Amino acid sequence: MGVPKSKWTSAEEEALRAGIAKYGPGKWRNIKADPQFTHILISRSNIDLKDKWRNMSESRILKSKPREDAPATPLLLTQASASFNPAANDAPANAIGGYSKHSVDKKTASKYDTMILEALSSLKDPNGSGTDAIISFIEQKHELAHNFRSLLNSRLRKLVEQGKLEKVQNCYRIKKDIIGGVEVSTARLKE
Amino acid sequence: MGVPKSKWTSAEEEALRAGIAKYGPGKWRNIKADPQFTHILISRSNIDLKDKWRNMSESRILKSKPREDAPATPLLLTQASASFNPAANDAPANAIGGYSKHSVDKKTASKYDTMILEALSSLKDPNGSGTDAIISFIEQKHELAHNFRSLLNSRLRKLVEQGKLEKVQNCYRIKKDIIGGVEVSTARLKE
DNA sequence: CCCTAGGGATAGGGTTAC
DNA sequence: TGTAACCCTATCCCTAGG
Repeated sequence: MGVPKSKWTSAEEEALRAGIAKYGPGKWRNIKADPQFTHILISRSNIDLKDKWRNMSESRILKSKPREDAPATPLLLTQASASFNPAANDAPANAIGGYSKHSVDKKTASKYDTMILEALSSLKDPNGSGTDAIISFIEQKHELAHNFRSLLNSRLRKLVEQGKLEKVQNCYRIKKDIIGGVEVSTARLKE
Repeated sequence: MGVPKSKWTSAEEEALRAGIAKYGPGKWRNIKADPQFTHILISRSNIDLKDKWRNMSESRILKSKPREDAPATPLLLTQASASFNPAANDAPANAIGGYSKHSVDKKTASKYDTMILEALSSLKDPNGSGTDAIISFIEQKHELAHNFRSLLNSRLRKLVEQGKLEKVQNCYRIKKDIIGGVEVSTARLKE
């Protein structure tokens, strides 16, 4: 259409990287509003920032095949992860400071999370469900990878970290919200 | 940020729709608390329910495309907006369908009949709706007399006699015309 | 404090243009 | 054809008002 695509300048990319170093990825609005970057990124929307970061990330990943010369990854982030670590979440195998949703394949992770939540919701065991029960439930509806069990454990651990699940003994259940400032007992019900 | 978006499953959507059919839109807490739906919707907050319903009902219709292509009307919508239509509060769908209610011997009776048909049309429960659901729906728009329940039952009986409604178990639904000489089954759908 | 309505931001799937 | 740039919308977040 009439809108010529405007390519990102290296200054803009730099500002974006710096912004992410400062606020973390996903804080597009903050990055854009920061007086340090707002002038440079003035013509970019927060969505543009998000899209650009996605492209930058994906490109990096896809091209990492022949590239073995090491940590070519986000150079600028190295120092950032020190001051910013909003949840050095995912990807333990992820060499990069903390962000970079790749490496564990975010899509897959998200899909697993959904299946897990669905399983626990359906099983609705007040004491939580063990991995075997969860697997039994999920495999009724989905083809599972051979290494599903370890992937499952990885996701379960993550969900507990995120506060979405809680682990009681070897069972997992959906975390209830905290009520009245007092956390609900995590003791197992007797029944 | 560690929140992996979890897409709504069709089971959840169905539960939400059923809940809205039962309590009306806006009664998110009631829907979530209902033993019939709570398990399915356990991982959704009342706000999630609200947001989801917002998408399901108004998603596309409000979108105006700056495109100068043919208006091309919202074809995708047809089925989505089918259920309840929350916007029907102001400009009600009282002109629903074409069921004529010619016999207007009594003003009040007629008024109730209209409200009942409107409720059933909106609730659209294939199994029909029970008196509680009908009351829940109607009282969102109208002040009800204290003895409304008995008046309602009286009118429902009358409408069944007139062949306008049919009763299946304890639920009422609008009687479909017979098509192709074969009457629609009156058995309850499984659910 | 919990609830709902509504505005708004983000995440990802899709699409377009080059 | 590949991919950077851009679009669409489901989902999620924040806040005001009850």
